[in-house]
Amino acid sequence: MAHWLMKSEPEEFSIDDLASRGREPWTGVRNYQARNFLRDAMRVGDGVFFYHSNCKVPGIVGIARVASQAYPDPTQFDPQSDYFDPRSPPEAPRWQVVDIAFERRLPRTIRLDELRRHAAALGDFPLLARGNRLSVLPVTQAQWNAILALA
DNA sequence: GCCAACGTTGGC
DNA sequence: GCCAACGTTGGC
Repeated sequence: MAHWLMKSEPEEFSIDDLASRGREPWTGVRNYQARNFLRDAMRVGDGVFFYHSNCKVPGIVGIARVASQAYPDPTQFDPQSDYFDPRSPPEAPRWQVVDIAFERRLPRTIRLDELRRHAAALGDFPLLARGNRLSVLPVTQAQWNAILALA
C-alpha cells in the first residue's frame, strides 16, 4: 500500500472540514505531476498525510485514506468554479480527483520546521526539497513510519 | 505582504 | 524547440 501527502490551505479546506464531512472529492488539482499521481498511482486504502499549507503553522495535521479511484474533476467544467478550465475537453478531461476519507487527527501538528529538522532521517522527501510546490506527493513507508513516530 | 521558485504559455 | 513573460505557490 502506498502513502501520500496532500496539501490544503486550511482557509479553503481544513482537517476539521474533512472531519465533519467524512469524505470529500479532492478537487482543484491543476498540476500535471500531481494529477498523474492521482490518476496513475493512487489506490483505494492508501494512507494520506493531510498537510496544512499557506498558513501560520504549516504542517501535517491528520490522516486520511484514499477512498476512490480517480475520476474526472467536475469543477473543471463548472464556469462558476475557481477551478474552471475552459481548455479541458469534456470528452478527454484533463483533471482528475480521488475521494479522500477522514481517518483521524494527529494528537498535535507535525510542523514543517520540525520535519526539516529530521530531514536527514527522512531521506529524499519532496516536501522538503527546495522550492517545492507540488500539492500531492509520495511518501515512502519508512518516511510514513518515521513521521508518525514524531506525533 | 514580500518574494523566490517554479510551471505554463505563447511568440518566434 | 527555445525562452521570456507571466501567474501561482507557499514559506516567512
